[in-house]
Amino acid sequence: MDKTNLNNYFHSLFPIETETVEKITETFKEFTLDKNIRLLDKETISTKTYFLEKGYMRSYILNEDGEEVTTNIYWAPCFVNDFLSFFRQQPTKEIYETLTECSFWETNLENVQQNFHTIPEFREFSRLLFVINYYKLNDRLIEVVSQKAETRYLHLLKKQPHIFQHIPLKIIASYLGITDSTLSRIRKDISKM
Amino acid sequence: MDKTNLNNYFHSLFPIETETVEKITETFKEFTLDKNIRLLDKETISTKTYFLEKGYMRSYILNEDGEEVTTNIYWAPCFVNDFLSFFRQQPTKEIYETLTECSFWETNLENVQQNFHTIPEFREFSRLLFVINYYKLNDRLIEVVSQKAETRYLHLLKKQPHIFQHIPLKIIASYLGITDSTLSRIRKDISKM
DNA sequence: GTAATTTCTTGACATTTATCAAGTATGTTT
DNA sequence: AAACATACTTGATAAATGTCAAGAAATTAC
Repeated sequence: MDKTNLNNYFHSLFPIETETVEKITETFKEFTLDKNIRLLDKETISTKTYFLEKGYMRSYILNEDGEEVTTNIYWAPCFVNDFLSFFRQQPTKEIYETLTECSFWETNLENVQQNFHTIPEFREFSRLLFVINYYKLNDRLIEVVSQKAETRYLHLLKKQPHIFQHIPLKIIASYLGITDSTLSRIRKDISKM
Repeated sequence: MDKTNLNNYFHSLFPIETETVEKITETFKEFTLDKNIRLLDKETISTKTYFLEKGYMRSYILNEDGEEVTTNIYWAPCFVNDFLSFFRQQPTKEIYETLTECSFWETNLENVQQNFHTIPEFREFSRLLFVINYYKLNDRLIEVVSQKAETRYLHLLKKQPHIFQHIPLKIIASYLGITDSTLSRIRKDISKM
């Protein structure tokens, strides 16, 4: 029950008292999942919020042809949430699955609400998480509509090289919005230069 | 100084007392902008949050070639915010510009913070706005990486036909992540069927 | 109302990316 | 170690989308 990593995540984002963090994380419980296990299935309602302490995971949808399209990749340390499902109690569209062995801390909506309305620092933290996640998405969208696949690949390789050590290329390809064949060719072309 | 539309927007999103809404919107001031006027320039820090009461606007970036890439389209009634700039006081990457004559209500960060920490319903509202905006972005990203341009065009035409009456096709094309030539051909192909 | 500007369309052609199928490499299970 | 499954690469070809340039249509400015 060592909450060091969980608590440090709060400290890393903005200035906050140790006692306040400990109060926020009081109700969090730890658990682990093996590789390729679903944290959250589609068409279900998310009842928990998750802090990913260790490992890699992704969210994905199944398109009309039944193919998996990776919508997001998560690596520790970070919070993993289906915001719409958790906060609005609506069914998820996406599937959340581990890509490696993962360890998590979780708490439920009731505790989040309690903290949100009683701990001003937690409100600020919550809003900060939203802002950060919103802008990650925004930046990805801008890249997808304005840059070609090779540029997007090179940018991801430069910014997050570690994911190439832990995640199959076909999943990274789908995250980049291209097929695995195309990614393979891009990598070949680049290696020639 | 008729705040009916502004106040009604709160009521439309979730159950909330009239007095609470009036307290929230107490500090909002009205203003209008002509067509093609910047609400927020790039590389500036947003000091206000805006409610768009009437009209259409967009945000866009300039890519490496100096071409405008429309990142978002807004239509009344809605809140328009550069979240990162407003809440984190960072320079904007995007330009926010009216596409038609627009009327707005604005208030500053100090008032938002005051409301956020003293009015529980406003906190809930703020989080709801984030969730809604996050999922609009998420859905767009999924469309862009998993559907071809024609499908995306048809979907937009079906869901938001009104924007085609108010916004030039070249801007809609850029919002869809394609060139205006391609959009023109897509429209021709569809009209043949 | 005419000129000027902007938007939209279209043709010819180039580039990017996808599809399908086969083969190779790698990893996992027993 | 063999058998199996999964991941990755590659070739041939097709489909989607972009580029550039020109002209038509619509809108705005004077």
